[in-house]
Amino acid sequence: MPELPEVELFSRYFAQHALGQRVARVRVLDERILGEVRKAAFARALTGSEFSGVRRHGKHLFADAGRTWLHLHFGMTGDLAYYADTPPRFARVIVDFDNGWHLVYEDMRLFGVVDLTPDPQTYIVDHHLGPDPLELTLPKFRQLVAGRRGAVKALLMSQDILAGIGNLYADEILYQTSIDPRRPADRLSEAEVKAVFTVMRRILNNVIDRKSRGEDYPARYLIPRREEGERCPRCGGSIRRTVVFGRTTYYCGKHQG
DNA sequence: AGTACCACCTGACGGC
DNA sequence: TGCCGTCAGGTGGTAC
Repeated sequence: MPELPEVELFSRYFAQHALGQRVARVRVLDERILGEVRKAAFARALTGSEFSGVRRHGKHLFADAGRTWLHLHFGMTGDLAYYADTPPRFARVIVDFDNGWHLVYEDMRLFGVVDLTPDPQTYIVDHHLGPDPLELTLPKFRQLVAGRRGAVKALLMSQDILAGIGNLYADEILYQTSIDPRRPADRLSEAEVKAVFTVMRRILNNVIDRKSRGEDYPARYLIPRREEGERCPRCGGSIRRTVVFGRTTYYCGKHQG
């Protein structure tokens, strides 16, 4: 489930392996992964170009290819791999570089998107993406929350309000701030809004740091305990399961009341 | 404004 | 053994 932290790692991975290399050839193995662009136009636009920079906004990754930008979204099972010999099982698009190596976009469930866009800002505006949580200030976050009568979990997950948080991290943020996911956003106290802002950014940065070092989630996180009846590592309560905003939601029945 | 529900897709898993 | 239903999750569209 690639959310903001995972896409940030993809972005670093892309930069590490692809920047400065010339694209010799592009192979689209499954056209269903393409967005607006057609196969031939996609290959034509990238062949011969060189990726000069990478940008991430929320769960979206953009790579500067000169005349156009490559746009990647990872859906639920999307991934990148840089390899020399054997492509992964669910390879959908393969970029062959001059040096003989390959960068592959793989996606078992095909919920992701590979596309071209004039530039990141155009895409962000056209698709009504909200601000990235890591480029946000507390006053701006307060403005986003003000007047929102829906569930706080729905707000965190709505990409047009805030871009980058998905189901898992929304639950994690509310778990760590002891807030019931069904609470209306505009009924949170000022202190709670501040806590959500602070904890949200701490979790995202912490997970990016840990995963970039190959470490797991901390033992006190909810994420490794997404199962009904699990013990809450914070208070010993029982982990419950429900549906909020159409998504399976886990929370501690004791300290998130 | 906010939410419910479906579709997209495929592998894992439990039940029989 | 193997079939079937269900679930997982991001997004986008439609209906209310």
